[in-house]
Amino acid sequence: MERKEQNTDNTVEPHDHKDRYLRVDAKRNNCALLQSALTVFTTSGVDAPIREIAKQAGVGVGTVYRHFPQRSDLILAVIGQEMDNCAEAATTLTAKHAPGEALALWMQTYVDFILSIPGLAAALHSSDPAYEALTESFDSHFIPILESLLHAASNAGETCPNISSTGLLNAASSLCLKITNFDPAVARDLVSLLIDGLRYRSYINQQSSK
Amino acid sequence: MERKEQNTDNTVEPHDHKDRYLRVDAKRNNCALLQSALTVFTTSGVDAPIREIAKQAGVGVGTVYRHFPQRSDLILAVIGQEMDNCAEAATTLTAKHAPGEALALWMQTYVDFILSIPGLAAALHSSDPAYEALTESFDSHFIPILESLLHAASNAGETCPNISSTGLLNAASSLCLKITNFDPAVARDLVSLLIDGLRYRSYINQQSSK
Amino acid sequence: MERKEQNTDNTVEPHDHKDRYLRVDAKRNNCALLQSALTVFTTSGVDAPIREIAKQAGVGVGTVYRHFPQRSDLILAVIGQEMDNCAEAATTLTAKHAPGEALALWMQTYVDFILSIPGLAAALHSSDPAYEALTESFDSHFIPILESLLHAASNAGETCPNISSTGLLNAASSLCLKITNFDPAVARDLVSLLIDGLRYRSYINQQSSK
Amino acid sequence: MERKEQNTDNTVEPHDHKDRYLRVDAKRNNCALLQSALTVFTTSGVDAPIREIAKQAGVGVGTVYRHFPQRSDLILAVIGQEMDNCAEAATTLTAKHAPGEALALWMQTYVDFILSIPGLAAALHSSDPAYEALTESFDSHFIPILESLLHAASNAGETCPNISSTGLLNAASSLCLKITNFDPAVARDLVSLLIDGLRYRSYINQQSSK
DNA sequence: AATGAATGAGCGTTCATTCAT
DNA sequence: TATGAATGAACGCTCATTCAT
Repeated sequence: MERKEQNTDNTVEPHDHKDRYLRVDAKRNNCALLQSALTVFTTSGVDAPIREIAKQAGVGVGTVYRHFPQRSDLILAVIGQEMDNCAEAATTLTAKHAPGEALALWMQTYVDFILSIPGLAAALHSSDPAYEALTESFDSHFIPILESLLHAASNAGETCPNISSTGLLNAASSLCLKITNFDPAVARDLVSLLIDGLRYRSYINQQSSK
Repeated sequence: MERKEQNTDNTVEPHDHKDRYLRVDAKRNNCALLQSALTVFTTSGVDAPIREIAKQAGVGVGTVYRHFPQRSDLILAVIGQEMDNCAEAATTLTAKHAPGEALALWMQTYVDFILSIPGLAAALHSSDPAYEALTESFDSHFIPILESLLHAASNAGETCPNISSTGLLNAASSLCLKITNFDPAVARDLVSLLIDGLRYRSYINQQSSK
Repeated sequence: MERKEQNTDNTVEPHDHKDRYLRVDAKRNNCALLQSALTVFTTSGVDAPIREIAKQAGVGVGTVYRHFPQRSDLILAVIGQEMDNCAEAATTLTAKHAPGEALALWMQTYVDFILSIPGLAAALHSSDPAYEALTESFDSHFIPILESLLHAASNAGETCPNISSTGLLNAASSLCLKITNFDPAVARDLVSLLIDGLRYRSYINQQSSK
Repeated sequence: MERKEQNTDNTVEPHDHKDRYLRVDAKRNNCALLQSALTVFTTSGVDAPIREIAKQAGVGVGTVYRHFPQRSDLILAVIGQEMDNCAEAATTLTAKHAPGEALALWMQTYVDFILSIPGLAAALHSSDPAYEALTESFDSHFIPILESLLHAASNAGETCPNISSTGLLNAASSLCLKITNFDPAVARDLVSLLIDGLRYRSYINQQSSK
């Protein structure tokens, strides 16, 4: 109603009144939302009420739903870049290391990624349908990658062949679940232990087939 | 509601009867409650509404709360026997098998136990305070046992020594968490893979120390 | 907490403190709920928020849901007696009047019943699934009755035979829908007009078959 | 968004072009809006979310509100032509048929019109203020017409005189309300039954006045 | 003039927990 | 001691409406 001022005096900050609207571009708001979501996920878990995320971001719940109709959408938006980085790491590691080592290192990369987002592991193991898309996205992204790494290591005789890549991927995130006295180092070690198990089985198979 | 007193012993004063009767009633309630809780836990998981358990048992919710103020109390009461069985299995297995094999077999026993109660794995990894006592009870029961099995296997040179028993125990239950396309056989295999990892490390250590 | 008074002075009202609890029997509460529901239905329509009904009754929403899981249940409870009265009227009217007249009079009875509960007509024509049970209950109660009345009148040659009893019943409640400047007398007259239409068709049929 | 100006007449000053262009744009928007609204009304009923209509038309919700501040305005704009057609039908029918028949046929025309727009009948009987203007418009359009038809038929002795034209008009739309197992044919028949009722009353009156 | 992002009140519903009886 | 009625906070979600751009 009262917005005709057309302030020509540029020394006064123009974003004085209703500063929420002066920088209303969705992108900025979107960023704030992602920041807030990360904060809230960290604080209250990925199953935090949408209201809490909205409040933290200083927006209405409708805004959150507008940008991210499903909870999974919000999570995926928060971690999208990290997912890509993690996926690309497989290529790099394969190029630089022996197949078994590449496999082991990528699993550590994956674990570090999961651990870097508090509550992500829990979301991946939730039975809530709201997380279905998240799980599916993870599966479609990472299972082929792990499958490929497993084949390479197996073909090189460094690990045993008969292992479910789906199972192994889920195992890795399972081991990242926060519990009392949770220690990330232990989670990492347990994942490497799984790979060592594959190596052991390969060794045993070779022994017995002699 | 209107239960006839099948009293054949008329010599005892009636007040006593009532007392005894009430005690029997309470006991029966308690038993029915545990039975019902097991049924409901099996059907709907350990996070089923208290009301559902009370209804199944034919008692009021207040009765459930009276006997088991915390959900953990109820769960522990229901699975107490199985916990004991699982704990005792360690002794039996140790007596019958080589230390490494005993360790591996007990881990499978533990996994089977966890898997037999839907939602138990999730409860053990829940951050809900209602499950705190449950987690603590599991830790105090099973960590010493696993510690002992690990030491024995390690001393026998069958597995490597440096492993967190707490971490390994949690790993086992983590791998039992239900996910899409969950397959108990895969869970069991992954747990055995962890033990194989310990064997591999022991083998590697022996090789390098030669 | 503070409830030991055990007032022996009966001149003072004993339901002083926490009077909600002193007469906590479900029946009474149930009555209050039904009263409140009727009031709210009258004020805000049968599609009023459950919260509003609960507030009017001075109870929590959970209490409403406990007694009446579906909105239809609440409505049916409010009008149950009137439904029965209306159904029984058919018998009385049939005994005292000629078939055509009985039909006409019962339709008026039905209309008066619908009109006596503000918003009821709207509920019967809502597409909201919450009202499905209500509609079904009405159909199963009244369609057989109307069918019977129609047959009798038709057999007596007072009305024409080919008419949908379902359609006619719905027509009666449709005509009771509140609109601007709604006049109950007009609603009643229109329903009687429908019956007169049946009479006209019967007359025409008789003429043409001569 | 970036539309090329197909300007072949370069003699006219460009500013004018822009003006004209904008007007054309606005007009097209308006037309698209009405088309889309009709589509959405037909698909989802006249109570469809404004957003759905805007989306279908490819415009923002603000544009819809600008052109049609009230939902009634939009509905009336969409069905304006049909309303006129329906009104004009009265003239045609009156010219071609006997008064009673013209009345009956126009009622059928009116019913067909109402039935052609899903949800229209419900809107006409809604207590939502958003539909108030719609109801008023219907009343001011059609009541005089029906009044006239009724008078003519009544004067010709084909129907009885004492009937509320407002009531009868509302009755017709009431009978078009969708219900479970709704059958348009039944709705039409019931409306014709009302007219037959008027005929019956006229006949009875004539008999008794002899 | 057109846009559509933002708002936030409001709804139905669940369920852990309390406490008068 | 047992009961279960009552509570009410909390959640996911929708959508009419506003208004800065």
